[in-house]
Amino acid sequence: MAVNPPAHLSPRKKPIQARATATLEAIFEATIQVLLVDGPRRLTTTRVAERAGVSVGTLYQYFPHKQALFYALNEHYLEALAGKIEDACRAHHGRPIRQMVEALVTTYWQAKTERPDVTRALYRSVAEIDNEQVIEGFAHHVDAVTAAMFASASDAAFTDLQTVNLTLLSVIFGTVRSVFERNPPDAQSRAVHGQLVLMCLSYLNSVRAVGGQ
Amino acid sequence: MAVNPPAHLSPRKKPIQARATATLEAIFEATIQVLLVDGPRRLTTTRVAERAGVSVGTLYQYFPHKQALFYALNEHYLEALAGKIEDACRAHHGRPIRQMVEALVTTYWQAKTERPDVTRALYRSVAEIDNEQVIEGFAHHVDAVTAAMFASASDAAFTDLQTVNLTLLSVIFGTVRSVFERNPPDAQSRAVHGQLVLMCLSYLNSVRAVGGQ
Amino acid sequence: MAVNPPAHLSPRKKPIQARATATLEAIFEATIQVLLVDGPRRLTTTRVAERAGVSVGTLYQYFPHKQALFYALNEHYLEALAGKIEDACRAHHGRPIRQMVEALVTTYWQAKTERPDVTRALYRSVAEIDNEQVIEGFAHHVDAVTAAMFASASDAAFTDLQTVNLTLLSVIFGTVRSVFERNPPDAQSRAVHGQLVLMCLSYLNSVRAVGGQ
Amino acid sequence: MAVNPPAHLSPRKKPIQARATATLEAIFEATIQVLLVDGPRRLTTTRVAERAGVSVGTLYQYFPHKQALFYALNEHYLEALAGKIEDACRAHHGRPIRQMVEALVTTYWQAKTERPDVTRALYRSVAEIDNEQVIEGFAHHVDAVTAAMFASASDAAFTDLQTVNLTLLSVIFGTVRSVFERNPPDAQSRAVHGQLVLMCLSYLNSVRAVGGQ
DNA sequence: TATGAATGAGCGTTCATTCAT
DNA sequence: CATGAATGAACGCTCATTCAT
Repeated sequence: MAVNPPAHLSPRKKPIQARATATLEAIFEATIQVLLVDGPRRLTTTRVAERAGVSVGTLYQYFPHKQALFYALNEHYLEALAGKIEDACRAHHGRPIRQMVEALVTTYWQAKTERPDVTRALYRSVAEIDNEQVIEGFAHHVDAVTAAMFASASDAAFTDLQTVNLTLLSVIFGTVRSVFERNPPDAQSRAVHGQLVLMCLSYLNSVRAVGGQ
Repeated sequence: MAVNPPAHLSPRKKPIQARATATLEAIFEATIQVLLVDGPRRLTTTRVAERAGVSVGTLYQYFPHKQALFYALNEHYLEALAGKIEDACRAHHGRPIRQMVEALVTTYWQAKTERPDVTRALYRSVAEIDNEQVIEGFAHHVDAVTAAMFASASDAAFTDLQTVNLTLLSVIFGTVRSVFERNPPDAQSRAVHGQLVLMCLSYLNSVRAVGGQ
Repeated sequence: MAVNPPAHLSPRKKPIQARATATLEAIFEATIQVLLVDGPRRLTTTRVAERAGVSVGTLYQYFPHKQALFYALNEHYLEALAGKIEDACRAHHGRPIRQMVEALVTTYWQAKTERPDVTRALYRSVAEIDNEQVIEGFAHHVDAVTAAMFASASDAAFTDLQTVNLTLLSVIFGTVRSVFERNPPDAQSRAVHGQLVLMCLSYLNSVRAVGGQ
Repeated sequence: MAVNPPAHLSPRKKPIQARATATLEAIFEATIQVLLVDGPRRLTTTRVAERAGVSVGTLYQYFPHKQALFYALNEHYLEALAGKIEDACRAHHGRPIRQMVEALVTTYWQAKTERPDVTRALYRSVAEIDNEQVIEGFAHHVDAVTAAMFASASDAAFTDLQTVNLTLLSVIFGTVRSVFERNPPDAQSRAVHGQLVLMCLSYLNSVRAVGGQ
C-alpha cells in the first residue's frame, strides 16, 4: 500500500517515543517554513535544525541525509493525501458519477488548500531530489482507487476507463498546481475550483458510454 | 511585450554578434543537457561551460551569475512559447470557439512536445530561483492574448470571461505539466491530449452564455 | 616499574570489581576488533561501546576520553609484554649468551604472534596519539632488564654493553614489526624468526670482548 | 615498475607547469610539517593548504581527497627511495658480499636520515590510510633489486636466497624504523648504524653456502 | 576578449562528549 | 551507576565567482 522507499531514504528510526514524534514533527514543520521563507536553495540542514529548535546532530539522528528529509516529508504528506482520497473514493462507491467527481475534486482541492504553505513548499521541493519515486507511488495508488470508484458508478460506464481516469487525474492535479503557483485572489481561486468540477462533469458526460443524461 | 527583468538578472549584453548568439545558444543547450543528465543539483557553472565548449570565464561574460543564466533560459523559451501562442490566437481571431480551443491546446501541447527534453529540463529548473517573475510575466502575457481571442469568438460569449480564461489556461498548462511529469507511453500521452481538447470543448459548451450548439 | 601515565590519560578508576574488570576487558577487545575491522579512522567511541555491549556513557565511565582508551590499551598490552620479557630475563640470569638471545627473541616473537590481531591493531593505533610516552616507558623498562641479563652472561662480556643492548632490541623489535606489516605466509614468517636468532647470535659472537666460542 | 595506484588515489593532474610543480611541492612540504608539528590527527586539509600558502580549493585541484594526498606523498618519497636503492644495487652488481651489505644499509640509512622530519612524518602517516598498496609495491620492487644483487655476489652464494633477502630487508627496514622512533642521540644512532652493518655481515657469513671466510 | 587556476565562504556530515532520565 | 539522545565544534569537500595572463 505504502510507497516502497529505498532503505537509505527512510528515517533512521521509527518514532515510537512521544518526544521523538514531536521532534520529527518539528523538523517537518521547520523544513516547510524554511522552504517557504528561504526557498529550496537556501535550505540547509543547519537552518532547518535551528528553526526546529534542535541541533544538526539531532536532525541527523532522524534522517541519514538531507535527501532522506525531503523524501520523508513528501512521503508524509502524500500518504496522508492518498489516504484522504482513498476514503472519499470508498465513501462514494456505487454512487452516481456526478457525486464522485465532485467528491474527488473537492477532496483534493481542500486537502491542498488546508495548509497552502505546506502545499506550496512541497511543490517547491519536488525538483530537489528523486522524489519521483514517492510521487510515482502516490500516483499509482490514487490511480487504482479512483479507477475502482469510477468503475462502480451507478449511472455511467466508460469504454476506455484507463484513459478517462488518467485524464481526470492529470487535469485535477495539474490544475490545482497551476492555480497554486499563480496564487490568485481567494475568490478567483474558488471560482476556478467550481469551474473545474463543472469541466470534469461536462467531460464525463461527453465520454460516458451508457447511462442517462 | 517581453517580461520586465530586474536589472541584475538580465544578460550582461544583448547578443548582437553572430558569434555571441551562437555561444549563447550553446550555453542554453548545455544548460538543458546538464539539467537533464545530471539534475539541477549537480548543475555547476563549470559543467555547463564545459558542455558548451567554452570556459567558465566566457560563461560569466554572458551571465553575471548563475541565477541570470536560469532566468534567461526561462525567458528565452517562454518568450518563444508566448510568441507561438500569440500567433495562434491572432490567426483564430473571430473564429468559432471550437477552433479556438483546439488551436490553443494543440499549439501549447506541440510546443511543449517538440523538445520534450527542454520542457522537462525547464520544469525542473523552476525551483532554482525566483523564476516566478518570468513565469508570471508569461502568464499575464498569455492571459491577455487568449482572453482577447475568446472575446472575439464568432459563436459564443461568456458572462465571466476572466474566470473562463483563467480556468482554461490553468487546466491546459497544469495538465500538460502533469502528463510530462508522469511521462506515460506515447500513445497514452496522445490520448490524453485528445481528451483535453474534448474536455475544454465540453466545458465551454456548458458555460457559454450565447450561441447555439 | 609501570609506565608513569600523565594524570589526564589514565583510566578514571582502577578496576577493583570483577564486573568492572570484565567490562574493561570487553572494551579493550572491542577496540582491537574495531581497529582491525574498520581501521583506526572509522573507530568511534560509539562503535567501540556497541561492540563491547555497553553504552557510550559506560565507556566514558572508564575512560575520560578517547585518547585515554588508546593509552590504556597500549599500556595494558605493553605491560604484559614487558612482564613476559622480564620473566624470561630473570629466568636466564647467569646463563650462556646463546641461551639468552634465543630466549629473548623467542619470547618477544611468541608474545607478538600469540594474538596477531592484537599485535596488528596496536601497531595501527600507534599513530593515534602520543603513545610515544607509553612506548618510551616500555622501551626503558625492557632496556634495563635485558641489559642486566646480558651483563650476567656466564660466557661473554661486552665493551659497550649499552650499544649492543640497544642494537639488539632495535633489531628484534623492528624486524618483528616489519614482518607483521608484510604479513608473509606462515612458513616464511617462521623462517625469518629462525634467521633472526641466528643473526643475533652471529652478531654477539663478533662483538663479544671475552669468552671463547 | 611503479606502484599501480587505484585511479581515484592519484593526483588529479600531472604537474606539467612549473608553477603547478612548485605548488605540489609546497603542499607535500606542508603536509610533512603539519604531520610533524600537529600530528596526523590534527592534520586537516585546511591546515595543510594554509601552511602551503594556498587555499583549500587549490589543494583539491591537485588531490581529489585527503587520502589521495597521503597516497601521493608516500608514493613520492618511496619511489625516490626505491630509486636510490636500485642505483646502489646496480652499482654493486658482482661485487663482494661485504660491499653489498655495507652499501645497502648505508644507502637506506642515509636516505632516511637525510630528512629525518620527512622520515618521521611518513612513519606517522602510514596508519592513516591503505598506504599498504604503495608500501607493498615498494617492498616488492626493492625485494627484486636486492635479490638480484645478492645473487650476483662474487664471493658468496646462498641456498635459500629468498629467505636471506627477506630477512635482511626486514631487519634493515625494521631496525631503522625502531631507531627513528626512539630518536636516540646522534652518536648512539650512528653507533647502531655501524652495528647493523656488522650484524648483517656476521649473519651472511653464517649462512653463505660457498665462498671464502 | 577568452581562459581556467585560484579563491574561500559555506554546505553536508561526523563524532567526541555531556547529562537528564 | 548505566543509558543513549542531544549537542555543536570541526572536518572534508564543493562550486560560484574572480582576475592575472
